[in-house]
Amino acid sequence: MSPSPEPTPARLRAIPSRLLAGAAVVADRLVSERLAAEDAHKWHFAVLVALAEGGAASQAELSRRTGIYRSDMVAVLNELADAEYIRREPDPADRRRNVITLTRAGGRRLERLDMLIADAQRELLVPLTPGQQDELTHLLTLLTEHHRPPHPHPRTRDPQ
Amino acid sequence: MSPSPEPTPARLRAIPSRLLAGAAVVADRLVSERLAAEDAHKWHFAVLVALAEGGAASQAELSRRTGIYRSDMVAVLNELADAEYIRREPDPADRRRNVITLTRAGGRRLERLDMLIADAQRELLVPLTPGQQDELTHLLTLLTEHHRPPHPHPRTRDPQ
DNA sequence: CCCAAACGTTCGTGGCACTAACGAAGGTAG
DNA sequence: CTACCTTCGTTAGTGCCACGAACGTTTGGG
Repeated sequence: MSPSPEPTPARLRAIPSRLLAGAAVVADRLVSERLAAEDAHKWHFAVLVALAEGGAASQAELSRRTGIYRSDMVAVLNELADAEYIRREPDPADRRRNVITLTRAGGRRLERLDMLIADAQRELLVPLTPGQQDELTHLLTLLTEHHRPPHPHPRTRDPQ
Repeated sequence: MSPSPEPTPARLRAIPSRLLAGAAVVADRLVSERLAAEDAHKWHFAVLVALAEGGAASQAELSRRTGIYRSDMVAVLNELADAEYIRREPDPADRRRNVITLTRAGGRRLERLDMLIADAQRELLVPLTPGQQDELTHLLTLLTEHHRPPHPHPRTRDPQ
């Protein structure tokens, strides 16, 4: 006999960092599942958006825009280039760099992935009212903006 | 001159799943840093809470309460037992199981870790007003509760 | 008595954030 | 021009973590 299944203690459930971790896992799974169905990964989407939004750029630039490490960026761009969603050409103005350009096919790919992502967000947020959804993104934005920089110290602290 | 540093595109920043992932990383780092200073990990805390809240239990029970896989639970309990924060004894009533009991030292350890965790939550939530903090945990709870089980066979018994 | 399930345990895998190091190229100061 | 420091793309490797496979032991039900 189970005397009482006694699921997760309330005290654990109430901890924000644990809630965030749990929600992040759920969200990531929803997104990844959908993208996997089209043989895509979230990094691909991030790079395509960064290109569409900010225009052609070097790999290091894209790394900064997306938060993807430049070591990992290589593989992502390889895959995107293999599918011809981007072009990767040496920069004539600075031969250390590659210029990454979004192709027309890449633009269409982005549209498609965008729909999948949006769909995943919708399913993720389904238990919330539209107002709550906005509130959540607002609060999360406040959080992440505040705790931004691993290294580049913001001006929040004056040096005595 | 930098033509325009052009940081993360607004379109990426606005995606809830990305916000959640980012916030979760920040939160996890805040917690882990503090616990590492006392040679602890978040799992240790989770197990200690589960014991304090739900009483002595088998390893599988603890696994369910905390969400830690039972394969990983072994190592966690080894460490907790080595430090004598718990006792691990065979269950005379069911010799497949171990009974895990919180020791007095374990209770004190929990108190200590609890303060560290609470401190981390405070720092995490510092950009939010108390009202916003409650709202955030509320919204996150709604989210995780709704998407709760990968599928831990609830008693919605399926036919065949 | 048999069989299926639960338990504790060991080992292994895949994904992901992150670091280290290196050759090539550019910027700059003397 | 030379010397030095930095940036860039790239390869390889590390450490952590969620998760699965398999096994021997034990239990309970038909």
